[in-house]
Amino acid sequence: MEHATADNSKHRADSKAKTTSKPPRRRPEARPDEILDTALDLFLAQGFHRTTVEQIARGAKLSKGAVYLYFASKPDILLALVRRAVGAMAERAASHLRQHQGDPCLALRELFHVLTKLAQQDQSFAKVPRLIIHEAPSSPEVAQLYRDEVIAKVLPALMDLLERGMHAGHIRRLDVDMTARCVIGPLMAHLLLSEVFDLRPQSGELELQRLIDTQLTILSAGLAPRQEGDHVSGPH
Amino acid sequence: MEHATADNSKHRADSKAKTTSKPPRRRPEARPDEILDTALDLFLAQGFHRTTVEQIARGAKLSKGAVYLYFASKPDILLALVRRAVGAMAERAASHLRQHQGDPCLALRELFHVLTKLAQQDQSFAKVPRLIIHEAPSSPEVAQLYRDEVIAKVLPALMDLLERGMHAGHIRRLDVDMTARCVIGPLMAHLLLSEVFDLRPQSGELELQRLIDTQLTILSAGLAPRQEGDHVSGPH
Amino acid sequence: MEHATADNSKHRADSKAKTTSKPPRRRPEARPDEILDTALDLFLAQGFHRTTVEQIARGAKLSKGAVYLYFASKPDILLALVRRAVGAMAERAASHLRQHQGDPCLALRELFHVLTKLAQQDQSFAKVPRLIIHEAPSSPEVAQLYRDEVIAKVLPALMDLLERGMHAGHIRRLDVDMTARCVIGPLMAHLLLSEVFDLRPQSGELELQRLIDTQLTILSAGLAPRQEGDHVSGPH
Amino acid sequence: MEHATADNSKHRADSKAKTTSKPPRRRPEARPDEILDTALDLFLAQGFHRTTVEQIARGAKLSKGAVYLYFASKPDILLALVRRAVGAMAERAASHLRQHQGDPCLALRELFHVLTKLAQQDQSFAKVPRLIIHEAPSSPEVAQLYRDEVIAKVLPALMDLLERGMHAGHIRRLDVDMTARCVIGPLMAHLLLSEVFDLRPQSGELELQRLIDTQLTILSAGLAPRQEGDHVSGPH
DNA sequence: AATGAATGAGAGTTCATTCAT
DNA sequence: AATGAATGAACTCTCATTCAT
Repeated sequence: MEHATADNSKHRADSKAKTTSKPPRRRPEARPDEILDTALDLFLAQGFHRTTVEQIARGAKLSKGAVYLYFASKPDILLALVRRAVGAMAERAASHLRQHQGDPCLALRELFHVLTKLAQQDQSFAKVPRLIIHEAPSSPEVAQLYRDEVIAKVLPALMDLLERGMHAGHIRRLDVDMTARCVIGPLMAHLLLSEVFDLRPQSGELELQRLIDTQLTILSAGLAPRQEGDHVSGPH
Repeated sequence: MEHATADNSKHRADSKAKTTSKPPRRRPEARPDEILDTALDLFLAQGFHRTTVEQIARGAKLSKGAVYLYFASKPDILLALVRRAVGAMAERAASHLRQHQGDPCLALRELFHVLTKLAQQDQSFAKVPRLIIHEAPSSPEVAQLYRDEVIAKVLPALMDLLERGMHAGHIRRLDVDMTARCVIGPLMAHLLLSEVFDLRPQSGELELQRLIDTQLTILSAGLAPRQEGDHVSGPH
Repeated sequence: MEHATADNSKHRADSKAKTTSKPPRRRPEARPDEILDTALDLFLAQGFHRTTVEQIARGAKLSKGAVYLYFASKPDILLALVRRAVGAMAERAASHLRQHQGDPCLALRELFHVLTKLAQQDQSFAKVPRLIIHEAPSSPEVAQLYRDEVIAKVLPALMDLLERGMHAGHIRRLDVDMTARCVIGPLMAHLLLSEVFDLRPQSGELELQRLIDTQLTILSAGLAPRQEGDHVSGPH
Repeated sequence: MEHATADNSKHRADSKAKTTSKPPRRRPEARPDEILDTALDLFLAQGFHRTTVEQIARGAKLSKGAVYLYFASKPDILLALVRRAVGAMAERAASHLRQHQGDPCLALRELFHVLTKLAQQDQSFAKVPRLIIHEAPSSPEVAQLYRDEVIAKVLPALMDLLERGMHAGHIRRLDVDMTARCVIGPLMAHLLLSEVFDLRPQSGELELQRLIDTQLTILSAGLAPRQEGDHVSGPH
């Protein structure tokens, strides 16, 4: 069955000009990325365990064995995937947060804006975190990698931003750690849940923007320094 | 039941199709619950795919074959598990939200309080949602079930609460849908992420309480009706 | 081997009466031995590495998966094979040597006689040692097993016999350890080499007898206490 | 293209058949020997099947593909190895035996002495036979080669030596064939078994010498012409 | 002469599921 | 109601071999 298909694929040079006998030899340097791209899509669509190396190979137009020329094992592909997607992005977000001066809410607004843009440009931007949360429970290495590359970089940067904001009086003094989680929590939840549970597909791309706007509105008021009119109780 | 059958009949073969045509095999008695208890523990500890039917049978002190007397397939066990764990809880939360009169923030405070209590009593309370989020991508049935049993019940109730709060002037008027997500987002994110990524284990049980307190504080101010001093821009 | 043959002679369905709908359900207790018998033949014919589990399963009239109900891995089959064949035999040989009184050459004659008889009765008697020597170099566990079960039992018993013979003046005093090896060396070499290298197949069964006779003749004189006429030099 | 396909369909049985019909590929020069040296080391250390062509190529500082410029297949390498190692040695031993005049025991002493020297000089001297005995069962070609190159040369020479010794009255008349095996059996057994089963590693290099001395002592007396005092029975 | 990317045919092993008892 | 022997279809991974360059 398979090699019958393979046989047919021999003739796929038909539309190609016969001037050169070369079948379209793709550059081998591109191979790892092609494998990773395919794997990402498959992992997201079916989950890591349900995806076979054979499928990945087919998607990357390679033989099963060839995949193992580039990655030592199937888990290794997952790891490489996370590593590729996560590092630069976390670095960028963290440095953005660190460099900001002034009201943290403005920094957050800008950050969310940038992230939205990136998400529209690069499909995998939104995919990889979802993959991570799905697979991390059964793959300690993925969890560790994400911990080291993202959480350890972004969370402290965000907490530092908030701390500076509190110190300068831009926002009210609260538990910094927990505040950080309240700030990004809705976005994380949206990222992780919206597609899996198919939450309100009708609004499409706009949805993320609306969520960000609402969250920023709440935060602006919610984090603003107490005013004399406030009579809302804190934790009792 | 009917739509469950419809769902299952999709699943990869017809493992479920028989269930209805099966002779009355004493489905739901003491034995099934023992199987589900064992399965829950194993799924949580190792994930669905890494858990074998053999292990479940051993844990329930049954033979492998006997498990198939009570459940048509392995995915079916997962489904029953989710169904059992999720329904009552969602129902309770939704009715709590619906019955509340007055400031929604107080309702949320009470709801969060109740949930925290439950989480302390029942370990699996916090774990089942994580199991769901982990398995949903590879199991449309689980996603559907969660959608039907939880999201379809709790989210509208929460939105209704907020809508009533806005109408009564307790909270400011915002996009109701997105506000609901901002309200529960941090809790969802915490639930899903904290254990997997081992976020700050040092603070232990208190952590959840601190998160809730911080979130409520932010929401109280963030959702409060605009006062004359406010000059923070909404979405531009 | 023998009872395997008996099993195989079971007319699978052909001559069986159709009176019972039961296919001939073989007793599962016999399964491990059937697998081992088949594996022994295959390992000897093709070597351990060239033999597939599939082949073993086919030979034992089982599915590939069923083999793993009885043995944890392919190497485990090899090990069980050696274990099954080797223990009792070594015990018997050793106790025979230990119980003997008087001239060691007579004990050897009897031992060789018994071994020859056994070899004629049980085909696998001669096969297993060959399997061991073939596979031990790539399987430390097999080597270890053989060391523990055979060498550690038989060699000391043989050395003890010789030592007693020297002490009583039946045989001349020589390096006991090396003498033991000279005594059994030709037999070992024959066992290991004759079939592989197809040495003189024409003489068949008689060959082993002739070798034993010649070796005993040489040993009788070679080990006899020095006589006055001897002028042969020892090691210089 | 066509004949490649044809080749593959056969494989496993005719890898050798091609070797002779191949275009003159510059078989035996410097490179082949480097490959064989590396292969020998690896085969001895890991066995034939556990050694990959990749490893051989790396060891010979060549690409995997280049190995196939010099050898038609992996089994072909083993064959060439045996051929190279075995021929000259057997020739030397045989001619030594043939040229000897007088008491065969003296010839054997000298032969054993020479072999011991060689074994000390060249580590692989003792190892190649072990490789052969290990691989011969799964490789008829290796067995055949060893039969042709060693057994067919050395055994007749040894038998001839013994025959001449019997004729001249130096040793007693016995079954020549079996006597030859009794003479070299202990040495063969030692060669094949001692390292695999790790027999008495404490005595180290001396061990071989002690075995030879003991064996020669036994043979000198055991093969000596009958004296009047002898009353030991031959085969009954 | 030499490379190394690529192949493809299995290998051992696992496991959900079935079925005679 | 319950068993457990048996199956068979996958799965991951390996490696001898080929071929365009």
